[in-house]
Amino acid sequence: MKFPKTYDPEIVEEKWIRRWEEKKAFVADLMSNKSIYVILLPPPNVTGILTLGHVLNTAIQDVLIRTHKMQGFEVLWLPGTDHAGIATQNKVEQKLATNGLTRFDLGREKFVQKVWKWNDEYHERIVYQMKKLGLGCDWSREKFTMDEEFSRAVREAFVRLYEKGYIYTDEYIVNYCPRCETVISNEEVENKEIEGKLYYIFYPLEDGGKLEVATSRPETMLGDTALCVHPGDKRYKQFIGKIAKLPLIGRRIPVIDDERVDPEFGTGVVKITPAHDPDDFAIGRVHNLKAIKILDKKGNINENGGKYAGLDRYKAREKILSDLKDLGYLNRIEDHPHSVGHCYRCGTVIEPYISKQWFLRMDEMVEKAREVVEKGKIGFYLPRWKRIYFHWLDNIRPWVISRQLWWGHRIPAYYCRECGKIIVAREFPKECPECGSRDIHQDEDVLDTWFSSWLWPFASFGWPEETKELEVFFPSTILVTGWDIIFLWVARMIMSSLEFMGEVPFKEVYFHGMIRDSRRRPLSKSLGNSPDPLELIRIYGADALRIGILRITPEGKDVIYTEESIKQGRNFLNKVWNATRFLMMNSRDNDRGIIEGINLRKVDRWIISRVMSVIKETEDLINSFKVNEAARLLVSHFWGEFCDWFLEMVKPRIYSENESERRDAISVALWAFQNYLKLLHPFIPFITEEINEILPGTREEIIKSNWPLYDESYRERELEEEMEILKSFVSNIRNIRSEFNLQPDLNIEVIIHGKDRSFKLIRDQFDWISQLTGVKEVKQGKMVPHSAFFHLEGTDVYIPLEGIIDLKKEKERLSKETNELERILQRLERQFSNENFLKKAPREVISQTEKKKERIQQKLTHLQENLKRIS
RNA sequence: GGGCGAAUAGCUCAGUCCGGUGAGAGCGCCUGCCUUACAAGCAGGAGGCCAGAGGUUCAAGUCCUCUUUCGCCCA
Repeated sequence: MKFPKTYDPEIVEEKWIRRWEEKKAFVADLMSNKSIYVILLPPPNVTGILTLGHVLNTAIQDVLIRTHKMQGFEVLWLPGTDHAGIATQNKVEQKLATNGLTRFDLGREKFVQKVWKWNDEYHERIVYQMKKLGLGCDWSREKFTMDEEFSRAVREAFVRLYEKGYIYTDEYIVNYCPRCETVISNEEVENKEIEGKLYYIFYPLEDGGKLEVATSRPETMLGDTALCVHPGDKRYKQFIGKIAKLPLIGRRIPVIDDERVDPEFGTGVVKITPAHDPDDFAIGRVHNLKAIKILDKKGNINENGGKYAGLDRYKAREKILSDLKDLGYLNRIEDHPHSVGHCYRCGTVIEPYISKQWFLRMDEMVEKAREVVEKGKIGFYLPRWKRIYFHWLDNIRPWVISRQLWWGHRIPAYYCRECGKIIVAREFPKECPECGSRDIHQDEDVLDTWFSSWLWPFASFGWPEETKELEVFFPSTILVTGWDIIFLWVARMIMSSLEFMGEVPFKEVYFHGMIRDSRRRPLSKSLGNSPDPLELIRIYGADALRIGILRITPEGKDVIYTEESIKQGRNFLNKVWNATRFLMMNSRDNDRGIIEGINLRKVDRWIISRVMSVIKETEDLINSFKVNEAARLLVSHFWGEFCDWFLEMVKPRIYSENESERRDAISVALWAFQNYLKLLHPFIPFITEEINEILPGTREEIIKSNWPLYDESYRERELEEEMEILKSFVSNIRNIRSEFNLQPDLNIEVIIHGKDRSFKLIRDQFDWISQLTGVKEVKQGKMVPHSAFFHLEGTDVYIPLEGIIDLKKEKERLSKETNELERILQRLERQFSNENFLKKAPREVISQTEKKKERIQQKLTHLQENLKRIS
């Protein structure tokens, strides 16, 4: 068999993607009597591409899925994609635009057909990308938010909520994206601080005089229908009730008063544009002001804008300002940084806009959604997300659910052309129930994409049908997602599940952080700082990408990404690969990783005890969602203990002529290694499967095997401590070798003065100690002149180096340590001179501290004696 | 304006929930090694008044208060 020095993931990954699929490794059994563990994949945008954010999100879920599968659960990880109304429609429109076409040139039906085609193509691509990551999804159950059964669920939900009176139409100020040409919900608006200006404009009064108004959006003055001051503002009291003349337009508008005006802002006089500002809208309603719309669908000034009609909103602003200036209305301009809403899909500045839309009132749903989290029926991890969730619920406003798009679930509202009756129904009505007319047409708008995504937890299992899937797999066990969609998606799923299923959608939500670049900017295509995961997979392998990302992911906090992390992941894989090479080169076909019936040596018992400890710790960490720590723990144990120490310790035995010695050593090594493979498998599934197959002894795929069994009886804590001392002994000698530049092949001897026990211990383990230190002999004896020295747990150790050792250097080396020890000792003495410490501290702490003091004192004394010897 | 979070080695972060270990890791840096698993590696080393001030406590990187700086969410 070919065994290259570096691991090459490409062929291996292809092979295992196929194998898992052939073996139906992740197809959930509806009839299973095992405990159920279900995760619903947050469905990515069907025409999107996989981002590093998806890698993080799915890698975490895959760890949970694979771990639980190995631990004996019947797992289901349900994958799917989201039709992403605006984003998808935008893409297809962009494509049309390259041929100079718009969707209106094609018409609704043809356009939607085109989107479906586009959709199929990109669906394949995103699924391919997910498969490349090695995700253990049940692809046989894959769902799409535009599937026919989903569509039925959406209509069902809409009708039920309408009948309950939750859904209604209203004319209201909404957030309008002039580029996407649709309204969007509050949650889809991103507020960004911008360097704006505040323009001070004079509004002349009809009977002489003028008022100065401050505004950040002067173009909206075209739609002004009043000026407004605070009723308590003495400066302006006399103007209330007067009529002002709108500059440029000449419209007569009243000066009114309202408590909502902030007298501190600008001049204390504000202009009221009810059609284009939410606050003005509210004031306008109370004072019966006319709302004059001045923008068209594309964000250009409309016919109400007089000579400015047809201008884009920013051009209009410029023109209006220059006209105001020319006519002497513009007094001054101030810098005015303020926050402005942007469309989360395209980044365009949002226009507050009065229009008639479908809304969903959520007040009643909020109460229940709050309660289940308060009572812990749904756990949030980290818990601090609860407060953010509650805060949103407390300030919730009706949800605008209609969208002026063609791609999406069309609103199941129908209008009778005869009598104007509105019919909300599950299916297209044959005739008007009011007048019997057949001249009926459906509402042109579609529903917000999130109005289908929020049904994901149960619509995916066939709701409103009462399916077996629903019975078995709902509610799911845990939801893993980024905190950016806590309102858009998580909160709404909770509401919908409580509303339609009467139950929570999942028992736990794990919020992970967002990935950012080294300058803390979010990864985005427009910044060009978003690496392509497929490219990273090609260079480093999927396993490297996964563990690289997982290892740097703190729980719930943002992740700083650099390619270095992936490189480190790759390096780790290479380490695993080379450990395999080593074991393969030194094992025979009939060697097995079995430790029963073997004459276990101390180092064997040590690694077995350590592996047990790692099993336990890994389980605990994964169960508490500390997937990142679990990854770090496994890497550091595998590399730092198994490879760096254990394999080095057993090399003398593995190379031994004595067959039983060799076989015992390799058996323990194989046993430990196989356990590490299983523990690592959820993090790096491909390489672990491949190695598992290569190792001697055929066995089933790791994913079908059982999770390592923690056995407390193998834990030997005292022995672990003893081994730490021996490791420290080795390190001390290596340090001296390095400090005095001893040639690697220079054999040395050590003289030990101290407890018999230490001497015996070292003698007993001398085969590997000698191998690791180059010490050829260890003797008991007294102080030796011209030697390097160290002190370890009550034992003096001398390394005679006459003619080699530089005494000055040795003095420095020892002084450095004595200084450090003196510092610690001083601190301890201070502690003991405080009588309250002895009085109040727990006995355990006191005795521990006493022991520590003795230990340090003893070591210091011995070091000082040796310093004297040199001087 | 309301809220959330962060500040520890040159960089990225653990450790803080639940106070008591001689403050850790990776990268970077320095030294020595192509030692027959691995230079994507091995061995050794340097580097930190734990943001500042006050408080609680026998004891504070860890708990409390304030300040400063930075990041984010909501209005």
